[in-house]
Amino acid sequence: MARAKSPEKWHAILQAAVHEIAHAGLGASTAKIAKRANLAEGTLFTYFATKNDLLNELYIELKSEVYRRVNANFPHEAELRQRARHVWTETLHWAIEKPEERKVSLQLNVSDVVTDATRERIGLQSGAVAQAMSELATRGAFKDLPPGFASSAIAAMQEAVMDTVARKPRQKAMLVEKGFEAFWRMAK
Amino acid sequence: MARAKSPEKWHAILQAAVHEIAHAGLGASTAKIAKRANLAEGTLFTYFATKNDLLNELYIELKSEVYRRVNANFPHEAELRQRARHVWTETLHWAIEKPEERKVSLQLNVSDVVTDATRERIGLQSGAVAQAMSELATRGAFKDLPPGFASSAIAAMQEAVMDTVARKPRQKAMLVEKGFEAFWRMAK
Amino acid sequence: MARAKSPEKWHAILQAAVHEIAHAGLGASTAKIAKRANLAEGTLFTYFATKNDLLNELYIELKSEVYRRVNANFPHEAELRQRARHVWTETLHWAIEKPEERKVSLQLNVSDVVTDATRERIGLQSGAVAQAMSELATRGAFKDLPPGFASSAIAAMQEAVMDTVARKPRQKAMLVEKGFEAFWRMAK
Amino acid sequence: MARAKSPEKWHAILQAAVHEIAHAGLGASTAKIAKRANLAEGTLFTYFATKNDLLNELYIELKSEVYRRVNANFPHEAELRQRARHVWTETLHWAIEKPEERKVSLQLNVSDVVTDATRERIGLQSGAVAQAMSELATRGAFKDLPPGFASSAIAAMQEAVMDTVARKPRQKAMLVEKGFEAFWRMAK
DNA sequence: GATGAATGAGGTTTCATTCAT
DNA sequence: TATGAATGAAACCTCATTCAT
Repeated sequence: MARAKSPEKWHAILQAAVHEIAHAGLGASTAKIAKRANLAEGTLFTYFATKNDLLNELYIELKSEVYRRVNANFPHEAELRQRARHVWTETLHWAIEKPEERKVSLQLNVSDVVTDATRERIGLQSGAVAQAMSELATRGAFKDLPPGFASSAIAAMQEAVMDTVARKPRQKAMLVEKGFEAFWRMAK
Repeated sequence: MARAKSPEKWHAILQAAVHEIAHAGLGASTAKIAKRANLAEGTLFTYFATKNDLLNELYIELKSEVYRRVNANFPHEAELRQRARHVWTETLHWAIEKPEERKVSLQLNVSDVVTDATRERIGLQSGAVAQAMSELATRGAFKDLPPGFASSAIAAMQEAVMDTVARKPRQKAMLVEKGFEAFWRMAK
Repeated sequence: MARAKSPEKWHAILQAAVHEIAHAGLGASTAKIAKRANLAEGTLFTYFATKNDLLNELYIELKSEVYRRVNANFPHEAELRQRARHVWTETLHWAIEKPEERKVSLQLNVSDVVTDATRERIGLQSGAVAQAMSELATRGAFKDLPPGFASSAIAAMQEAVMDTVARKPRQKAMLVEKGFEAFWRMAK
Repeated sequence: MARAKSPEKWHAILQAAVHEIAHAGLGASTAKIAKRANLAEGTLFTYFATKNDLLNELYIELKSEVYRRVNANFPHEAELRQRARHVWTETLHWAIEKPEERKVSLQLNVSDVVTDATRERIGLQSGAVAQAMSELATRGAFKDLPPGFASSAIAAMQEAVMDTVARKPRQKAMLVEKGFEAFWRMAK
């Protein structure tokens, strides 16, 4: 089975899943997902053996999307501040432009459906981001904390920005900007 | 009166709900919750009219628990840094000591089951915390950002600490301590 | 138990049952009936051992109400046409004035909850009506048909009138009048 | 297509519903209906989205059955008496041959589950019957009464006959015959 | 490969009735 | 006697998954 014939249908299912889950939670039914993807109920299962598989692949896809975006135009040669800024900006723009995707990503993240294997597969894609994060981890306040904390911290502060953007969408650009300045104080 | 609606059972249901939801997600069945609370399936509904009501009351209860803890021994007269530190420490200790509660609180927060009315009721309990947060909002990096951002930021940074504690439970005390130092750089 | 202390409560229950059943069908819950009667759920069962008992007693009560009304001012000495007319008019007025009662009476009648014992007890109250009906049975078109048919026929024709009154409430008086004329053609 | 939704199963469900409702009232459970139709509980809902839908379609089906029977061999060219007699006889034979169907039809009729939309759909099928009824409405005792009364009256008198047939099944043929004679006195 | 009917376990909620208070 | 919390069976309906077509 695995990845059957049509990649369009495969994507259509994931896209439909995003929409349904954003509106109905992880309990969204495979039937509705299939219907929104213009497929028959059963067809979904020729692309994903179980709902859990679908959910895991969806999580990977969402994370990959972000990594693809961050990795494109990544300023590999720039100094750390600029690289961190790039990660910050691209990730936030993705989240702001695709609120459903972000919401689903969050729900999957706190749920137990995402397996360790899935998390590992995602880790592999981190590429240049991981490199920047590990440099960050040696600086400023982060050097007193375990490796990994810097990475959690940047994600966390992005959450704070997104929460605020949700309440003040007009100030989006400023929030992304000043948010980074706040974050950078920890790394300086 | 026939038999007073027992507060113990009310608590037993919420406690059972925490356990079940922590392990099975928000889809945890009312039947299992009731059973774990040593009650008949139907009895649950004499305490909470619907599952949604139960979930909302649970969210309020979890948040109240944190606020109660923070408000106890709150150093009202101390300077801001110390008050922020109190909020930080007490909240984190709660989350670390009660990982199931924390997990459920997160899941409820991301889901759509929590109504605006519920969020309002919770807001009312913020008390001295809200005061400290609004002072924070005028300082350091936060003064360039909208009110509310400081509050989101402290919560977000706590998340980062909790994530790290989950991976390195032994270093708990240090992580709470150094984590605050990192956070405080933004407010200084 | 049978007829416990307060006759007012006994009546309140039946009245409440009429209202609830008229709106929700025979599936109306004993809890709602009790509440509408301003009683606790359990109290209902000190007046009626089971829901079925309540329903049967209700049916008897509704039928008795009609008989009481018909028997009051019954023109015992008048000739048959006038006595039949009395039955016709009084029954119809009851049904028109108390549409909920009528509706419930109908529902109980087609359902299986009314026992034979109940139907017998009702038969005993027919009094002067039964006498008139059996006289009717020997006349006109009815004399070629079994005894009992005249009685069914008058009830049936009343149904026809009520249906029509429901659609043209303004013409109530005329419908009762002309309806009887139509019926009487069969008996003449 | 995967598997066509089988008309046999559709009918089997309605048939099973008739049986269950005749014996247990409108409260008859969908589970028992499905089981009697030799289907899994869930399958019923691929044919009828809700129990209410099932009930409404059942009502339509029962009424259609009668209309189909009446319309077959309808003596369109005959004079009114004969056409009325045809309606009378065919309807009564249906009711006598299918007592369960008749009982269910009655229960549905008195209940509130039948929607206006359903009643409209049924009205469309009345065909030649409606024509005969409206002719009837201009004659004898009926001409003093609103249109619609004649129709209610014939239905009502049929009820009277059915009641009597239920008590004296042996005299069925005679009751149908003489019953019509009684009815016709009103129309003459 | 694609379809959607079929399945039956399981979900939430209702309800008549019991019984401790 | 009156109360209403407690009960658990049963109600309606949903759903992931299978499989005949």
